[in-house]
Amino acid sequence: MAERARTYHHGDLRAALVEEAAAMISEGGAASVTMRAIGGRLGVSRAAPYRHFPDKTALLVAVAVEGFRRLDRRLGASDGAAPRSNVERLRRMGEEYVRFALEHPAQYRLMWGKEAIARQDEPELRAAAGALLEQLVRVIELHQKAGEIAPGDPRSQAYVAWSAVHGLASLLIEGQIDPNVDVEALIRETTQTLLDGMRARGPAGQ
Amino acid sequence: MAERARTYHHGDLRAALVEEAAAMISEGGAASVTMRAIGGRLGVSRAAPYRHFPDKTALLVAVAVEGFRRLDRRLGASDGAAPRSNVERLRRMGEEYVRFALEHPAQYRLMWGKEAIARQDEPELRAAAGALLEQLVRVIELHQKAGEIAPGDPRSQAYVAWSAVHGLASLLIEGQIDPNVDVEALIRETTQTLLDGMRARGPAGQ
DNA sequence: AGATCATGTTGACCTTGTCAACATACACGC
DNA sequence: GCGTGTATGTTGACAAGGTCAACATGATCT
Repeated sequence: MAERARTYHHGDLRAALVEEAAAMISEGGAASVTMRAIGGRLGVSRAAPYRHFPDKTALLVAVAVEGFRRLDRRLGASDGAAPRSNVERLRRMGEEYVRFALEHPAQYRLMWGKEAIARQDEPELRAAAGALLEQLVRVIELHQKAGEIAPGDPRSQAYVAWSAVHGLASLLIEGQIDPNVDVEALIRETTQTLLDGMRARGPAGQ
Repeated sequence: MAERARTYHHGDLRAALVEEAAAMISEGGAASVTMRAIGGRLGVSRAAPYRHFPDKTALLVAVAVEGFRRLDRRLGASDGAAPRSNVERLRRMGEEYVRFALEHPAQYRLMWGKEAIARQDEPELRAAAGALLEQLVRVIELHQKAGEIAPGDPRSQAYVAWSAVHGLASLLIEGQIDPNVDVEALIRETTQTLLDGMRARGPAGQ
């Protein structure tokens, strides 16, 4: 009440829109975000958002970008919290990644769905995802130096690792996994298998 | 011309709808499928599909189910074509899985997107995906018996494997991977890492 | 104070999913 | 062969939603 509606021009509608859209996505999925509904919740008209975003897609992209940034920060924090020079950094990152997706399923889905976001290439979105990848590459390089995973192009290894965790997150979010399965155990098994595989040096072993 | 529009009642609109919807999805994504457009392409009215599907979502679900079945058959075929009792069955399945996704990106996306399909649980969809999982479980059991991968619950191992290939397919389809990367090499690296990891027995190695 | 720009609002239009009322062809018993 | 019912299609209408144009208003700067 102190924050918003102070100035008649709402102060910072753009930020409020992104925040509110994210909340609505969490509550009712991306489909529940309509210009009229979000306007109503923020006390503005249906067309007001068009002063800040060229169209609805752009607003959703902004939410997705925000999601990537949050995830990026979270992984960075989890890495910082890890015991120094611990071999477990990659494992922690992977586990945190999946947990983030489970905690924010609708937003995570939005971050990926070309369906909801369509359109060519949103450069901002690409960049936000790229930052995530860079962080992963850096951690992999650290592990390589420590001899904990096999040498090789860290970027393609990063893609492999990303595939594993994104795939698991996706399966979980989309309800493709038997509800009786112990999710935490599955997360651990996945990261463990991944790390074992990355440690190995081809079919002959290290 | 001989097939359709023979009987005035179109003969088999339902099948034609699924087929045409799949084609439209391939061409322009799921968003390009509108009742009016698909009706137009099939020479029927916009409301005709409602005699065969309760709503648009149901039609899309049918397309997704068809996609799962095609993928299922394809993996089965690739497995049958593999040299008997070859250790490479799982690898082949994984590679074929990703290739399928790359060949039919829009349909593969539809098979997963809760976004486009929303709704609770489409049992048919669940079943089709379940069949895929079963096939994977069976192959994993074979490998276990051959001692090529570590013992353990084959189902959770199947989830791990599925995560890896689905994740890679997803990254590729959504354009998240640098276009300069050699895709085939990345596919091989992913399956290789996965197999190495599944062969290993925990951090201590086999 | 007055001009100007940014930000909102309202009215209107178009697309799209969907339903209800109506139409028609095919099947089946006589 | 011929009515009758059911399955299948068609048309008209409506509501929801994205978006634009015209208009309104508050902020900003001189």
